[in-house]
Amino acid sequence: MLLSPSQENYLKAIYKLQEDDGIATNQALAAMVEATPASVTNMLRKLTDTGYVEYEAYQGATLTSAGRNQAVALVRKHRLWEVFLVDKLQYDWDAVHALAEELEHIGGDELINRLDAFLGHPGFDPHGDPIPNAKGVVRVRQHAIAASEASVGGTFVVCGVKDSSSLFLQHLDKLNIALGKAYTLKECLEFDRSAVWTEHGGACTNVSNEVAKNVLIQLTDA
Amino acid sequence: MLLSPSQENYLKAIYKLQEDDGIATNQALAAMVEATPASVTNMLRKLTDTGYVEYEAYQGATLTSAGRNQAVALVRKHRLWEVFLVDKLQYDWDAVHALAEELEHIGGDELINRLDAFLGHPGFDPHGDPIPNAKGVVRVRQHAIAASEASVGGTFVVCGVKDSSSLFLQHLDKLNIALGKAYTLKECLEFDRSAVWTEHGGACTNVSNEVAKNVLIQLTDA
DNA sequence: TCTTTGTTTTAGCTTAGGCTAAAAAAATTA
DNA sequence: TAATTTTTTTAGCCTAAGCTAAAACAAAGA
Repeated sequence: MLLSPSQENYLKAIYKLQEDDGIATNQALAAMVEATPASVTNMLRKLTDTGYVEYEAYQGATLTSAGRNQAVALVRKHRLWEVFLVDKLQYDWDAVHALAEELEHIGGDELINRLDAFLGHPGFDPHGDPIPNAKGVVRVRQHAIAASEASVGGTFVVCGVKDSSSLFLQHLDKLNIALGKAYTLKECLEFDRSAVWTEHGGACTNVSNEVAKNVLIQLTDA
Repeated sequence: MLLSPSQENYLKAIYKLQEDDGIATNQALAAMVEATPASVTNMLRKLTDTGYVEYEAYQGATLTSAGRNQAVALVRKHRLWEVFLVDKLQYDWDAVHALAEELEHIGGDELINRLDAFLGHPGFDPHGDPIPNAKGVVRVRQHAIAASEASVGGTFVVCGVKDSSSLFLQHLDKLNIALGKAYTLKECLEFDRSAVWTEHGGACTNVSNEVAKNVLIQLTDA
């Protein structure tokens, strides 16, 4: 069964909501695909008929295994195109989401597998999110925690973000925080829970709790 | 004014028909966009309202200068993506048209100019067709004639094709004819007007008139 | 000039994917 | 438990882009 771009977006949205919240409610879906709840009900019926979604009125939607496969394939396409845009076309990491959102609906497996090979089979996208392989296997990011969970004196490497909105990413740019950089958590200020990070071999940065909560890190021993 | 993929396809079709035949009739357009003449009439009205097309009932369609700009931009996008697919993703030249047809509707000038730079500002696509530059200027292919026009004893380089259907391109592959190769026209056989080409430093190939008419060449002096 | 043929347009219908407003169901609070 | 609020569904409508069949127009031949 061939899916329209719109249908693909619904599958992706259900997939994300299932991963994050366990359940995909009508309302959350509506927000995610930017449509009204009424339109969502409509589309869920269609996707149920085509066998990608299981859905009972008022009970929320679940992906079938076929639906999940489609969704993972879309995530793979999205993230590979993001790598292409950043690595090859030199886009900034905060400017690629919308374009990847368009590109992910193009072509089939052949195209995306060739792109994957061309990019050297990258494991992560520019925001640190893992790229599912051709078989749909998603590696789980090992030992990643929010930077707000680190303890004073600890050292870590930034490996991802929870919020990949343009606004947040540009803010990280201003703070000079980027994926792969190593820091020591110097101190944590009682008053507003903001923290002071020292970049190894570099300067200090003041990081608000709001920011730290949205930065993913891996603790290191040195 | 933002155009839908469908509208863009109409503009491209009108552009091609104007270039080739001087006039874009309803019927020819219908064949090119794979729709009925009735649907074409419909769409031409809309494109007239948006200012990209000039159209009077029964008189055929013409692009306005805005329409021509759009069409040339689309040709540029299409051909650059073809270069990407062949040069970077190693697709065969007969397999890229359909994908480029999808990719050409993605993104805007920013994306395509970055792609252009990444590819090293190529002048021609994998079929030898010239790529319009960012300002919409299309270089005309210099001194290109159909191979069927060459005279016995003459030498030439293959620089393009008139027919870029998969069928024809695969046939050229079988004959081992490719862009950039140099030949001498050894003889022309009276009976069926087929020709014998000798590749410089290579083998002889028998080329039917039908093929020769669809291969573009540049005459050389050596 | 009249008639025939072919092309283009009109009229009315279809499907996908939206929308709003009202009704129905579920969840929450008193 | 009853009442209220929130969420979901139903019903009916809209737009883009297509379609068919019939009517109108243009071109060509007798």
